[in-house]
Amino acid sequence: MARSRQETMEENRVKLIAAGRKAFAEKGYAAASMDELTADVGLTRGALYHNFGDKRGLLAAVVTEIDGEMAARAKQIASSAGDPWQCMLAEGSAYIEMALDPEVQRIVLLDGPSVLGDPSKWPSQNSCLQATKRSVEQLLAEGVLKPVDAEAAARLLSGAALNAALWVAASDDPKVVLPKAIDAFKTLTSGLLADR
Amino acid sequence: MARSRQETMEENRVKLIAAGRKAFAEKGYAAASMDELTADVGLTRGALYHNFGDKRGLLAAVVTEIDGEMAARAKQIASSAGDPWQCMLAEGSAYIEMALDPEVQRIVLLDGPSVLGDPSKWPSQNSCLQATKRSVEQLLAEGVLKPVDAEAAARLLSGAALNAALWVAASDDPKVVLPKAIDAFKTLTSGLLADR
DNA sequence: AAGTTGACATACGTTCCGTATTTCATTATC
DNA sequence: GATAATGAAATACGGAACGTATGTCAACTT
Repeated sequence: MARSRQETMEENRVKLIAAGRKAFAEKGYAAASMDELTADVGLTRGALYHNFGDKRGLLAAVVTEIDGEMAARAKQIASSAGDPWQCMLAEGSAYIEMALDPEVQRIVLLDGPSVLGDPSKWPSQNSCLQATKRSVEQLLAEGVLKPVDAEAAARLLSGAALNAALWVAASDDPKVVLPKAIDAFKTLTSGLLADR
Repeated sequence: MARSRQETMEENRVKLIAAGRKAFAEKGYAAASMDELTADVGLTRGALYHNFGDKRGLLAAVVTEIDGEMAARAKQIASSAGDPWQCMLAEGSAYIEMALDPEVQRIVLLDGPSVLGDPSKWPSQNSCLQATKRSVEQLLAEGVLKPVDAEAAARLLSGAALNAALWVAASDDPKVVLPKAIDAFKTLTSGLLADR
């Protein structure tokens, strides 16, 4: 059947990243065994170290993938709102809800920063952060917001949202706590609105 | 000289925690060797595992200590401001500045959540979080804030502040970025203020 | 003063990561 | 179309670290 070399390599990369998502999410980065992980997809550590350099490299690839998916989802949600301001609030709420996913929490919010350092230094450039930064910049240009540094504001909003999600997920009754978090987030965010 | 048993044990605990702060801050949790760490203070792993159970136990003790120091410092700073509202802003700014300390960042903000889970579940109960929660409750009682869930608000503020600090520290020029972060934080926080 | 406790040391087994070497299919060359 | 070269992945190896299980000796008890 003559599978080309590039094809199989790409397939292996995909398989390893998928296995990484599963193992890192279920066991956490430190406890995830690269021997098990690679064996699960019919490979050995040789393939892993050839493709990703080391264990961190695989985590970086996994984080980049998840981060991209989150940003895409947020963009989609935001695009369905008319008012640019409502649009931003929806984006923030979306991040809180997405961060309730155990996979996102364990990999992106907990282990990611610990292993890869602060998100602003990630190779993926953290798509989520850049997306909210662009939203802020647009609102600034329209004069909807008080004059603030766009990057600082984006970072604060992102931190607040993702951190709130961790709190919600760790709470005894997420279903009842989530609305409180979203409500408080919207209230807090209104501080950026220019006085009318 | 008859050193009592409790005395030496307490001394050893103190020595191990101090060594833990140093090693965890300098090398990160994962790379910190318990053999080296204990040898540095003239002990062996036996003492460590007897006193703290495992490596995580030592980290928990270290985090509790640092968290306590941060909360105490914040309380002191906040007490020197007159207006309760200014008091809270000062508290938030203080957290941002304290989180610039590499020790705080590496141990409490990066490795802490990864190894011990979300701060709201920490044994120390996260003194910092509780402190800001109390501040919020007080302001709520005085009618200074819009009606919001105190815990949610505290969590959002804490997340925003500490996350901002990570961003500032990772930036190329912290000295010029820090004021932006604090300014944006104050602007954002004003969203909680009741309409006058 | 003898027995007991328990804090700590020591020895050991297991696991896991990263590298160095090897293999062999695929691609390129003649 | 046969042979040489490339490189993706396998395998073998070394080293380090964690946690446990056992031993030991000083400090406390009665």
